[in-house]
Amino acid sequence: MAIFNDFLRDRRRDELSSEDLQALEASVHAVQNVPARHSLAISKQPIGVSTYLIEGFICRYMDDREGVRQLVAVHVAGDFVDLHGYPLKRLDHDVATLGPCRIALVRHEAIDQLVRDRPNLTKLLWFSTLLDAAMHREWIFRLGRLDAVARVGHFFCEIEAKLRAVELSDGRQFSCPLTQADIGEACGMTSVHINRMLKELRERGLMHMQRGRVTILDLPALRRLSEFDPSYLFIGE
Amino acid sequence: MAIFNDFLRDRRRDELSSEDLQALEASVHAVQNVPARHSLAISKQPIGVSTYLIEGFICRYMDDREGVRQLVAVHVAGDFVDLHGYPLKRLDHDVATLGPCRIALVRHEAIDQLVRDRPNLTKLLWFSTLLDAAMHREWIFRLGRLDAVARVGHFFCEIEAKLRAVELSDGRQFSCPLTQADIGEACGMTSVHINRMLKELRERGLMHMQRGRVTILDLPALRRLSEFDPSYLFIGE
DNA sequence: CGACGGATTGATCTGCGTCAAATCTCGTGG
DNA sequence: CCACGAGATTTGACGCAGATCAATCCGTCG
Repeated sequence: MAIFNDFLRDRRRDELSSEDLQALEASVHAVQNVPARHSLAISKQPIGVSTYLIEGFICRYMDDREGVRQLVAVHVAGDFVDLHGYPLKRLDHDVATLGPCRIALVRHEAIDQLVRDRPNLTKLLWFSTLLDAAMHREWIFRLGRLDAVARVGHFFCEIEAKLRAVELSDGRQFSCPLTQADIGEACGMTSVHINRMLKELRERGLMHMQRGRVTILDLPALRRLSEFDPSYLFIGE
Repeated sequence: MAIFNDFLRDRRRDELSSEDLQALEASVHAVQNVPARHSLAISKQPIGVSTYLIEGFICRYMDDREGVRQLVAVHVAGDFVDLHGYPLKRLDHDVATLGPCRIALVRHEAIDQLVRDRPNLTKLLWFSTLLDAAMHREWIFRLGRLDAVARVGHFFCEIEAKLRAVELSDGRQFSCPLTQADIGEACGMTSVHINRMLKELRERGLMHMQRGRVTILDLPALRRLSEFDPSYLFIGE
């Protein structure tokens, strides 16, 4: 089947034995295509399946009182989007597609089986949920300590690094279906100000974005500006 | 020994069998007292032990380029502070005490044993690391979507709810060794502005804080102001 | 008593939000 | 093939929340 080709790719994938991988593949109970801007899971409902993202972009978010979104995560191919829903039993946030996606669904009873039989795989699944937590921490840092330009730069540095790990970025170009409003929801800013910051990054010769395509012109400089250190992504370990 | 008396208290503690609890207690290899403002773990170093907090307050934080701290978590009694270091093998942030603490240390080899033998306990340990991730998400929301008063209010609502779960708050009063500068580092604000917002909360009759003692005067109103919904803490489930 | 870290308050500055309008892009149907 | 409309992007003018700078006050401890 080869659904999990990108899972933990360029991270600890070598620790995944072929038996573990087979067991993981066998636990998939459905594969689906989902259109863009489509809700996948709603906060507080008990859930019994988790979603693995084969292709596309998915976000997780929370709404404030007025219904304004705050994204808390953006996922790309190879991410087990809401595996944390397995130990938690329900989610504390909503999940939705950004662009069109291809996803695999895994029932929690199947994961129970894996946890019972495969301590090594269990540790890797656990690891993958903690990668998300590490990204959350970096988002806290981004929102708490960086100014507007650096926030936007940092956001794209993260996306680029994640995409590169699954060979969807060559370090210069990648496609990314987010609107400026989406980026604003991720960075805690208005879309108007995102627009100005993108202009600034463009004029400084660091990066530009048009029609769902991002071009990074000077990655080292962009990372420096954004205080971006990719070690929290555990890539290449 | 009864070291883990507060672990997952008022959460899923009933799912912890007495054998699991015994195995957990047996895996502790040292108990220590640590003074206030003391560093416990440093970013990027490989680690082989995790820290369980028996008593006191601990924070996790990251520094920006100029060395200004951003807290990413505050821990209280009953928290397994850096259990996530077990699957990750190293930390992406620093850990330090806020006030004086009593901690228990658990070697990762001991946890390996637990993961191999005790799937149910493993799932609960996993769960506890994901509680931290849920709190991270709430911090992202706080920084991204709330204004200054609500940020401070939300922060204290969280601390209060966590302390109440281990009976260190009665819903009205609790002690909390954080300075206004610490709170600023948690909320992404300056200590000056924290001071003004505490004044505002005091004048509105919602809460006040003096010499390490917090008094909540109107919890429902404070929660309303701060858009605080404790369900992400999974208390009482 | 003096010193020092933390709390408090005032004055001023600025980064980003808000509001509003213009332009661009692309899908849809006549 | 063009007209239309919805959504996304871009730009300008203006206001304000929170930062910054700086001075004073307070409580604790040697």
